[in-house]
Amino acid sequence: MKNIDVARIFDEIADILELKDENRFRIRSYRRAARVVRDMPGDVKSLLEAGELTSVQGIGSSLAEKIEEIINTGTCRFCEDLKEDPLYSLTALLSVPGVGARLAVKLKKEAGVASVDDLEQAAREGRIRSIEGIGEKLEEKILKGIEQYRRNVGRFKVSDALAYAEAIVKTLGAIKGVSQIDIAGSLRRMKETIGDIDILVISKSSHEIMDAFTSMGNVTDVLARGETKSSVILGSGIQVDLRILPKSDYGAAMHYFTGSQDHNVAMRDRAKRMGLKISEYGVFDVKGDERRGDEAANRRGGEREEDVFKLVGLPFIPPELRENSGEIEAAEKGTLPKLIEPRHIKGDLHLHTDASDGRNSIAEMAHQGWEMGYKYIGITDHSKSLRIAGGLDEVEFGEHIKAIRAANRKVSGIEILAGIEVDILPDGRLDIADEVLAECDIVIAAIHSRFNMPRDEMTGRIIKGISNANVHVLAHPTGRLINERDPYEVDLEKVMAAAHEHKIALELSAHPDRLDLKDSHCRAAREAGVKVCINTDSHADRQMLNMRFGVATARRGWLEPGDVINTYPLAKLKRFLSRQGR
DNA sequence: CCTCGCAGGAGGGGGGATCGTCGGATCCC
Repeated sequence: MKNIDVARIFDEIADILELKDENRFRIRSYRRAARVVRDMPGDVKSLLEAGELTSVQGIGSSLAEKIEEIINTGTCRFCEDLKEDPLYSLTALLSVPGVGARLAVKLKKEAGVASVDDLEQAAREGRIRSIEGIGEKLEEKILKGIEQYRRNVGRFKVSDALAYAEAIVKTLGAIKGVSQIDIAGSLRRMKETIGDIDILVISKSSHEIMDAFTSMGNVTDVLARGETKSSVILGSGIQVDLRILPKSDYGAAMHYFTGSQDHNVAMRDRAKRMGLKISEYGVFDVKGDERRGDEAANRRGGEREEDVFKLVGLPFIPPELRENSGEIEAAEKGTLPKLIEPRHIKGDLHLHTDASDGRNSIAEMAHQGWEMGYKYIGITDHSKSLRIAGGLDEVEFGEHIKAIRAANRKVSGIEILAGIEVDILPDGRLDIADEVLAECDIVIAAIHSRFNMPRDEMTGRIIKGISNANVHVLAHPTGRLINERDPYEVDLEKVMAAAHEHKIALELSAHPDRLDLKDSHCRAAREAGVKVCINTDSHADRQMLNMRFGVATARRGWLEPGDVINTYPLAKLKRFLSRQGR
């Protein structure tokens, strides 16, 4: 039982309780616990074994007991009992946008609906329209909601969401009367997956903007169109919310709509203790017992986002840190990290060429690196056991390394390092001979086979692989593909300890399908004193632009430039890579 | 259900925007 399983059970409990119209705070407790467990960096199991569950915010004795039961038995009595309730079948309906608990219960009572399929059929046959309180429009909305539900399970990758959002910002930003337009929400925080896109605008010409927004070419549905808020669905299935705000409230709104929810709650808490109230409209004085905090006379600020922080005595907290995972405490103590930025990156050390499965030549990759302002790049093609990717053997690598050296002599302004992405075989050996590896400037070790090994074996395999004195970096350390493939089973803590011992850097693959290490792992690496190397693993020159997603993930993991080896100047990088330096 | 702060019990984040229908449900960070 893993964190995600515990979280799913808690969410399920919350759904059923909601259908039963239970106490809303009880429901919120389960939802909150689900989120906390889902997002926690370590294993909930080890927290349980350490007896520290109840020290987690939002987990008390009752939830801790249930977690223990779930870890030990795979389920919990309370949840199983709830599933006996006739309302249980309705939980699926809650995932249909526009259908909440009230409506779901009504649909069951009045039309015998017990599943999404039932609902669709009943709606098509016009049977729900006759129910009191439901009309033609709601019927249509429900059918649309079902369509959306079917099309769009799971979330969007940050790279996809960002592409849509930036196009919209460009389109709407060009309209006269738009004086400010920004991306907010989880996309601004650069989470690895995005539920929907939030965009905020300052403007006085509401109609024109809403017209432009709702009539964009890729809009397939307009869910809402108001004076200050509109929502649309794009052809890809992603929802975009647009809000128009007065200049005076913009900063407070940016803070509010950037989230995260947990961060906002903690900020409000803090404000409250200081006799203030933070809302999406600004920061207000709360005087005595009167709870009329919104009056203009009580307003303390909110035009700029910085105001919100300043008024509660804090420095600006970068959006990527706003997860209520210690950033407010760090801000208070003045110990916020000085986060890495794209401009700090001096090179990309994991690149493929047409020698194996890449599309471009060595020179073309170098040119792209030069265009991005890099001082160096590393060419690291696949090794022979990855046949499908045209992996090279020892002889071929001998030639390839010569070709890289030759290319390096021809370019100026950028150093091309010769390297290999070498496979770690199932038994932990590397599939290229040590003599060849020793000729390289950089060796990246990677797992590309036998993903289903038991945890202990996989951990041992990786540790043996990176114990080879020729290895500098461990590629995509958990092997996951976002929304596609779970990470393989591995004890990252042990891997980090080994990486620390052998002075190996762990890769943060910036490829938006991977983002591996992920944010919380980066933070753990930093705390373990393990260096990170942010690479794009590009198979074509343009993919090197994915570096931004790696940097964003590193920022979410609290990394500073000094934690990341490819921020080093070339000489320092070479010292890190040289065996003497290690 | 949890947390706080008191030792049993109170209070909990919360209000606005929108839609569709006629007082209310859903959604949002």
